[in-house]
Amino acid sequence: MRIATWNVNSVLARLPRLVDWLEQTAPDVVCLQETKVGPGAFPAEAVRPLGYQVAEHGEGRWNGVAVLSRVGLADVAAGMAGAPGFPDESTIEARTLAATCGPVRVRSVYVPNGRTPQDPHYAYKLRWLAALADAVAGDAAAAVPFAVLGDFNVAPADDDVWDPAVFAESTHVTPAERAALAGLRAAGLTDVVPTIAKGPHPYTYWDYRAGAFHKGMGMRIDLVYANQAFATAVSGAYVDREARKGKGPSDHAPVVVDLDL
DNA sequence: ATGCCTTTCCCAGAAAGA
Repeated sequence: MRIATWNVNSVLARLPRLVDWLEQTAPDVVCLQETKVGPGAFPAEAVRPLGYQVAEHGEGRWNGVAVLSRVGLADVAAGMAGAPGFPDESTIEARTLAATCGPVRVRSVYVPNGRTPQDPHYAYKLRWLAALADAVAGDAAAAVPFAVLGDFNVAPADDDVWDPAVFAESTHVTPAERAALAGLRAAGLTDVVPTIAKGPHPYTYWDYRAGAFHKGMGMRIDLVYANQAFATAVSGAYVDREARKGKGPSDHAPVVVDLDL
């Protein structure tokens, strides 16, 4: 069984590339982030001929997550219990969606960026991650293979950014953000670290600007956090950096995980 | 070479991304 996660930075802008990638990679389940389409606007008809059912949770201009599955789609839950709002508690963004796909349960997440450590958005990010740890505790401890996959907007260690000094005053590397990831691990989840075809670090994101991809200026922020049943079934995991090349890519590359269940 | 930012709102430029 093949499961992937990909921040596509607009599913409409990426649709031709997404369809090509699905045909070539043939994942059974795909968690998408930053779909940037409103409720009902996901182009499900474009992936249906490939055998995929779609569960979507979108809001329009920003955010948006989805799960594609060709092995069944059940128990879909948009959002999560205890999710904080931004900028106020009445505004809940479309950042997570869970679904059961055949033998596995997955949760697609698009964690808030945080902007800067001084910004209210950073406090929101930490509250969102704390709510995530609570929301996944049951699935993390369950016997059913389960993983949280997506854009966590946190680099777990200094090796996961191309130059730690550049990020010294930035989000994505602060002790509080990394402690939030430790909270997820404490709930029973394991970081499934992928391999990559080029370079020593399995980065998953490269800024569009300044030729970052070509200079190796990347970050590993798209993560797969798996419970014991999922983690022990992993037979391989890789970053598909080919998907970051060429004309009109997302700024994120997919992470692909193979399971032997 | 893999190549120097992109997407959305909507028609201009701001906001957001990380």
